[in-house]
Amino acid sequence: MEFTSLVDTSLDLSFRPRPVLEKVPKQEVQSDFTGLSREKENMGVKNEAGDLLEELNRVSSENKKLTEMLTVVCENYNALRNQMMEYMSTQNGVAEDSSAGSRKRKAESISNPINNNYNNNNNMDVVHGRSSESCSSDEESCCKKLREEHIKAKVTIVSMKTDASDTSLIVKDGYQWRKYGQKVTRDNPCPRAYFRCSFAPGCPVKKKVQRSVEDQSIVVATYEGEHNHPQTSKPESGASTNTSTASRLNVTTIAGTTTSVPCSTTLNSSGPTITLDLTAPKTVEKRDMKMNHSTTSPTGANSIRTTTTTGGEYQNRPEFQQFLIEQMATSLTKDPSFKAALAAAISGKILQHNNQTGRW
DNA sequence: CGCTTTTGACCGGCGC
DNA sequence: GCGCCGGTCAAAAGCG
Repeated sequence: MEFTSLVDTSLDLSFRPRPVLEKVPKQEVQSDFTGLSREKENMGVKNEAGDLLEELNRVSSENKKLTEMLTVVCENYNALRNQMMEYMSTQNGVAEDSSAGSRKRKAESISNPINNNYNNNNNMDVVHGRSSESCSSDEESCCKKLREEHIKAKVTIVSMKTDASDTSLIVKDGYQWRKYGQKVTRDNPCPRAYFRCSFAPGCPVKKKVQRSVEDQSIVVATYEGEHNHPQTSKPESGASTNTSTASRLNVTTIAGTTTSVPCSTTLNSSGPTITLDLTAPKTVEKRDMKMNHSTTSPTGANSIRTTTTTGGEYQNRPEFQQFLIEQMATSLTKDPSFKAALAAAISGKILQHNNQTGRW
């Protein structure tokens, strides 16, 4: 979700009540309408309600406009991002191949057709896995740097709440993964599982899954890289049969009731981090996204399933952008400071309106 | 039989 | 240089 770095989610939106606010005594702003209502005791209740409604409508329409603007900004960013990715892939395609890991073993030269071709074409030393003649040390480090930056920019971290009793590290995200390792790390007694995308042979995406050290019912999955293939339509073993859309937010229904548990999706792109609070069920249930209300994970453990990738395809989907916008709106409206600012803005506008009309 | 998972060994990076 | 640690390999076992 790199585009969030370009989206200013601060409250300094185009709605600018500041000149008005400066005229408003501070205690009125902080009083959250109570002081305001006291001042208006002598006013007719109908006028007050009508004005408030009018103002509310105006703010709503403004909010709608801002939402549309945000959508446009997101779309523009995604278009630019895709262009940049295309450009980078054409520029670094050879470099990426030639800088494949230094620990290439027998299996990789067999299983990875890309590297295999490269080996054939360039007489690469299979034991060392590196074409020492084809790239000078400067170029090599440069290639490596570019590759690392490229990968680094596509790191996605997803955390989700699961049943604490569920010891598996299975994260259902619609892709096909092959586990290739498990390790107990120093800072976390829970083992970390390493997965590789097994849908396409050359897909470079890797996934690390580990339970949170603070709350072991939370599973943290770290995705690295970008899928070079569409999401697999093949259902995962025992999983739901319609798992194929990457942009889906799955809410698993267990025993006929939609469960909603605290769950945050933290998408990190080595820069700004946005945390999507998926706690509020209505923000999920009423969404016009492909959802799966009738499926239960094989273990029955994952009460909410969050699917995300760093692929441009996913980010480009309008439903995802709509989802993101709504999540932003939800997060904003949940924020007390945002509420205070909104209240101040509305009261300021009311004051301004009343000053202009001379009514109070 | 083929695919996936498990698991001990191995490798490279990094800090000291 | 050495040891620690995270990441990966690959043989063996498991599974459908």
